[in-house]
Amino acid sequence: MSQMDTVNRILDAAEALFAERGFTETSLRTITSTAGVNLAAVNYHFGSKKELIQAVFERFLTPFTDALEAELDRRIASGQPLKVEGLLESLYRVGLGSLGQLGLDAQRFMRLLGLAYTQFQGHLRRFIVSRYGDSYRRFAGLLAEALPGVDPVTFYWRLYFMLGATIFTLSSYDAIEAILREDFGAQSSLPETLERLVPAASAMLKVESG
Amino acid sequence: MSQMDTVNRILDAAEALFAERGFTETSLRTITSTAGVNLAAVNYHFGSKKELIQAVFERFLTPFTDALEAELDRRIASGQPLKVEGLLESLYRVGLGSLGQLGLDAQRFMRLLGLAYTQFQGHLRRFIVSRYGDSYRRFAGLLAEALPGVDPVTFYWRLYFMLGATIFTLSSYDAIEAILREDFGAQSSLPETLERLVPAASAMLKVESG
DNA sequence: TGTACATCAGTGAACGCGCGTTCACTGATGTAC
DNA sequence: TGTACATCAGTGAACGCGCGTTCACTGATGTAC
Repeated sequence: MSQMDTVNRILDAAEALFAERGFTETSLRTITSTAGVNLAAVNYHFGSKKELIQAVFERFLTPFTDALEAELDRRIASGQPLKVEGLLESLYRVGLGSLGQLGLDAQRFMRLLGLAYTQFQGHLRRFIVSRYGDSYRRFAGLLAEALPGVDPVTFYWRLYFMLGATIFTLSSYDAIEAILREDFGAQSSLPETLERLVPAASAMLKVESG
Repeated sequence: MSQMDTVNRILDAAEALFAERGFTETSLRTITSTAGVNLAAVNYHFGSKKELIQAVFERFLTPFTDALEAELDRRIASGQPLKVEGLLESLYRVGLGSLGQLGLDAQRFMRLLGLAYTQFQGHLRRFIVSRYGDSYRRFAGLLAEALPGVDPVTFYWRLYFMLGATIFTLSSYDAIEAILREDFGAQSSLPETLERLVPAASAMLKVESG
């Protein structure tokens, strides 16, 4: 087993287990035994559990933000004015695309993203903001430009409403989908849910207040 | 110190600490030393840490759902047709009202509600669903009736979008409000934010799809 | 009114357990001369 | 080509620590007769 094998096996196991149970609730012993590697290997390769958590996010967020930046460059270069629906579609499509290319599970990642916000890992929030804050602000800026009628403070709150709707729904996707299937016999998929989110979130961002 | 004193001191300390750090990250030693009671008192009065967590939610959710049911009864008795905005306003107003009457912190409670969804406390989710599921379904049913043009599956997804926007925003309220104050010099309050949520969430629920 | 007993809130100390981390060590591979 | 040394991925066992829970006990209050 090469070094990359061990490192990736640890990352794969950690990603799945963190998404399933949370950070504090997942022990290094569970991760290493799931990955089939020695307990000490996490501290050897990553230094600490905190740094392992950050590495799990880095493995996805770096290709994702790179792809998002490239997509935004492409859209701006096309010269056409950016619309709210188009920007949200880009965001979701690039997210699904990056994950697909990496062979990662989209919904699992949304769970992790939700956890990053709601669990109490100050180091993780700091890590994400310092590493990916610029891309986030760029996207938010373009979205604001596409909503000239909405004053900045209102826009800011609605941006969080939208983030909340997205992260919360997608991180509970499995549970929601299961109830829906039981109650309505209706099946759905993650891309389909994102297609529902685009018009709903757009309407929320655009509505005249009052 | 009477028995009720001890029980309430434990609940107060647990509520504040859970909201601040999460359930797993808060030890019984921290709770009992904050409350100024003996370590063994939690197990004596509540049985276990799990039951303490449930008791924290029960203390708020029971008066809240009672008040919500009464408010819905009142609205129905008035004979006027229920509108989306009115229902959301009722929900938020009753929430703030119940908390105020109990002398509890609204935003702290939203954080706890967010945690109940995103942390991995299966027992807590089961407890909440079995105790308060009926009220939730009644409210959702009335909201669906106020949206005759929206098909059931679409409604169901949008209900979660709305829940996500509400819980996510309010549980991060402090952080969002701080950034807003820094960037725009704008102050805001929890009732004000809920007033922003009503039209935004209503627009999301009502929009024509496609 | 007095005595014996029961109840119950609260306590102090200890229990075993699982945790993240450390450390001395192994063995394979690469490098210098 | 051969030898000595360095590097580095990986390992097995142990470390100390904080955790939730338990248990024997105390002391105040209530109840029965």
